[in-house]
Amino acid sequence: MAGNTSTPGATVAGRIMAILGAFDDHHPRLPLSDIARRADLPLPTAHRLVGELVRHGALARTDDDYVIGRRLWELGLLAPIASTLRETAAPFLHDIHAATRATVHLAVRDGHQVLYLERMAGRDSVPVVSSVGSVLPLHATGVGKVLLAHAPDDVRRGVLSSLPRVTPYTITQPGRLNEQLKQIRRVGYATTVEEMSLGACSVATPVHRHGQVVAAIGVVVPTLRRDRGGVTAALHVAAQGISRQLGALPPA
Amino acid sequence: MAGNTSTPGATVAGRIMAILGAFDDHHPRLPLSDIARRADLPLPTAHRLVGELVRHGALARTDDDYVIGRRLWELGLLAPIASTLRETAAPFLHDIHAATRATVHLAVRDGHQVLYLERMAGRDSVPVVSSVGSVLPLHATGVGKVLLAHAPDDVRRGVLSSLPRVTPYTITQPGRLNEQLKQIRRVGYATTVEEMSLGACSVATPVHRHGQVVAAIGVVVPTLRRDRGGVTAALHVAAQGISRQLGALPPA
DNA sequence: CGGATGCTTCCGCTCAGTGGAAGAATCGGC
DNA sequence: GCCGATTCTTCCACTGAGCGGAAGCATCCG
Repeated sequence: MAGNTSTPGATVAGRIMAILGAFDDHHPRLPLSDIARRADLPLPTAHRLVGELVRHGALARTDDDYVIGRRLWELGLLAPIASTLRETAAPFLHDIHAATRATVHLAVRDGHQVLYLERMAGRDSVPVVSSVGSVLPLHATGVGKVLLAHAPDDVRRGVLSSLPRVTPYTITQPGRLNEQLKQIRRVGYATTVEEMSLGACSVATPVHRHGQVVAAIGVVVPTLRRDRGGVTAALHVAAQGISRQLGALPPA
Repeated sequence: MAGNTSTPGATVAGRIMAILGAFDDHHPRLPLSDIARRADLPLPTAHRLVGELVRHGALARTDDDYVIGRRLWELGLLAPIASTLRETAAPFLHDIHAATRATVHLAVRDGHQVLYLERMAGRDSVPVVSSVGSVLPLHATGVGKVLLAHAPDDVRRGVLSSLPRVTPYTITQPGRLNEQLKQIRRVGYATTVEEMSLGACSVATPVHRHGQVVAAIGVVVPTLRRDRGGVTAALHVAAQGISRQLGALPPA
């Protein structure tokens, strides 16, 4: 930046990212004044930078508002967090979905939370709260428990020190969850029973790469009382297939 | 930008977008010197801006290279080009894929080309050249023909004035293709027979929103000689479902 | 029509940004 | 291990891109 600023030290890059950061799930479309307010920038500054971002395709103009532009979508597709795992896993996930008609997830651990990389659902699948790019608690989701079971000790300790209740069935006692995590490591899969969302149960298994658990895949079903073995087997087969292909890729 | 520049008039925003533009499908990971070269920036400038982009999560550092960061992936998910159509269509597309096991596409017209918004393939689906975010010729793909059939006259004229051959079966005569487009508008679906890719045929139908064709969905199959009616019916049902839900959304 | 709201433009000022040069770090061949 | 090549990191005098309050314009709505 150059002179006459109200925020000395702020950079253009920082301002640009603040403008882009004004957009989120709840605010996918924004008028200029809202962008300026949410990015904490004076209106003419926001106006100038937004105009430039539009010219570069990073933002787009609609009738009344601004939205994230196609260029960012294209660039985002290149992010390894999205591309490698998702591309490798997608065909397997599609197969699981085709076989079970259930919602299928691919997720990674993001600090103390689950980050969903992919989600596939048909119209008759159980409604779930996850969406691609969203995060949920590790301890209350199937994929989250898998990732927690295989997380470093300090991460596990941090998560176990605070287990917020989501539904009346959410596990909030550290000892009880820790026993489950041991079981998960032993039997190779995790389950939840309405711990994240009423009416939704899940089964999940780990995905390995070069001997490390790098992701988890899971399905959401209305109940675990039927066909649990079939779902679990399908997940294992898919996880093994994904793991095999990931292992064949050069180290990251 | 400020003094001492080798490119007077260049802005920081433009340089940032040039840096991000250094990445593409063929170069998803790049060392600093390659980024600088591809973005046409001096090394120290690139180094400084890349460092800042990494701090903001727009780029990420791997062992040896830089990659697009998670923040851009998250932002890209918010782009309407990706979110509204894809989210509405995804469950229907999953259903088609589950029923047919074929590769399923969602695409829009992008000027004189097809832009693929979504693609679902199982491991036993016919190999296709498309990928999410990629563009292909309108005249040689099923979804492309649908979009071309419903495109404005000037667009159609522009496309028909140059029909590059992709395979020996690609239609390169404007008159012949135009007859097909009329047929497509009449019967409500399009087909291709190895016009884009040998061994791959496709069926596609339009998706409407508020009376306008805004997208196309299609499947890729090894041959049209079997079950063409079943695939076409499934596509129509899905397209109607998607169109109905799109029509229920507020005007964009 | 008039007030409220949202936006667009202006331009003197200035500090964030610049990049050649130098130095450091890493790599690979011998 | 040495040395040359390659890649990267740092420095800082210089300067022009960026700034934003104020003014003006556009639109909306009662």
